Amino acid sequence: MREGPDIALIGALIGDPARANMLTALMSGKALTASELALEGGVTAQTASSHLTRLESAGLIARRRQGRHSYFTLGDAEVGDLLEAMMGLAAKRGHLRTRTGPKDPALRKARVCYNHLAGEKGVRMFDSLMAAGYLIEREELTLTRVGEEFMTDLGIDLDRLSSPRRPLCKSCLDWSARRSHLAGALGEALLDHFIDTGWARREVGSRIVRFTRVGEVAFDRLFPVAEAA
Amino acid sequence: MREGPDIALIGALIGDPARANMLTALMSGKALTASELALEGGVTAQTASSHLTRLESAGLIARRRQGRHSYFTLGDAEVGDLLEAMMGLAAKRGHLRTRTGPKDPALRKARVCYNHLAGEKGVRMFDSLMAAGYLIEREELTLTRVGEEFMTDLGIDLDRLSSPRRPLCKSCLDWSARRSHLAGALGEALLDHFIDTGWARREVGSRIVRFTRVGEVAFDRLFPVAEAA
DNA sequence: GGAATGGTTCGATTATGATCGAACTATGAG
DNA sequence: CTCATAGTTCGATCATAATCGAACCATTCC
Repeated sequence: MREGPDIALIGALIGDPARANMLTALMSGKALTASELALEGGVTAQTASSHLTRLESAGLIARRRQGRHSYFTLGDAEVGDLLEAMMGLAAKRGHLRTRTGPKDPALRKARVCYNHLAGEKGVRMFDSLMAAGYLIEREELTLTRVGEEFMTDLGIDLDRLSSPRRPLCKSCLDWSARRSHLAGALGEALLDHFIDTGWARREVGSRIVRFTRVGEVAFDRLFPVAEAA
Repeated sequence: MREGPDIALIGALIGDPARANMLTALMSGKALTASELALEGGVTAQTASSHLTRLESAGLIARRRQGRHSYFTLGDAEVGDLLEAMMGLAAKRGHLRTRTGPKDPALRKARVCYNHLAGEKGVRMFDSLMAAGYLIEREELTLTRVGEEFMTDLGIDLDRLSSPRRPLCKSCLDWSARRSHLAGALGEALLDHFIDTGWARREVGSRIVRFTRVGEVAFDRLFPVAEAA
């Protein structure tokens, strides 16, 4: 093993795509479980476990065991600041887009994040719900009265979703768009809804969500987005 | 090849020991040649060349060809700030490497961070400027009216420093003290001023800034710090 | 008490990329 | 022109560490 300054250790930790995705997911500030992070990182649970152990022992993340779950958060605010700074640099020099495989555009457009919709479509839905006043962000993300009506009209049974353990609404940071999208029981129910109605279907063996022609039109009409005035 | 967010690219670049050593060497602010950097990185010229090309194309360093030499510097001040922040994190969780050589106390006391003053002296100056009301932190760090007077009295030409692209004042996190110090055009000008007036000089081949006896006294008088009441 | 689920450990495989030798280009010196 | 030095390119080698299958622990549910 060669000698290197400490920044190499940190850099190498952040430098692995799986770990970088996990860390990015944690930038939302919410605690995530090991399996959620495995999905975010695009790796299996075993692999994720080893990554998480390494990140923890370097202090980049913190682990809190609760029952049979392990919840992870960023180590402290300074870690978040560092990641933010790196994103800033990366964005500035954004001309190095290599390896844009054919899968990429589809993944960026719509994909599954754990069990809910992520990607451009997910962000669009979130923005639209916020703009319409259906969702508001207080301490937690909550569905307003009119929002409840909207969901019920869609055919979503909110009563069945409510659970003392699992939050109805959660925001989740989108790594490709770096914007929030909707997670939680409602986020899951909505994605299921889109699948059930045939607006979209999941591509087997990948995280891609493919919208049908009519599905996309209906989706975009249902979740309008304010154009520049 | 797997998909990863942009921060993974930057992380991976910094994550290699040879490259990390090169970048650390460049933190002195001096331009170094390819072979000097090869030595700093502990690799042969061929290997260094490939590293340098990659760092350049990511914008982390800049290359200036001159005769048969290639001179390299950090891409810009923001890169220096990022490295500084990573060193801070690394130092905090520094269970692996102390190597507190004889150089360390001097480095901790005063050193160059890209182009401005860091270390205890840098932090002291920053605190003093804040306490005196010369600097205030609003959205951005800004120099107040009285602060402008103070700088002008010191002999610093603020007009010459103002630029639409580069912020006059920026705070930069100090890794040894874990406190902010002053970066930006003004930070650079102040360090230059201390060198010009003979209060301090830079040690060759390192980041250490050494204050002369009289320089230190003058500096401490110019930037008083509130003792505990 | 199972059974199911979330998480971790172990071992073997594999892919990435760091590395250097050797050959090549370009600038400068005598 | 010849030689020396600085830097880069190419190709082959090799080490690191990311990955997953499988087995194993721990907690909760029934």
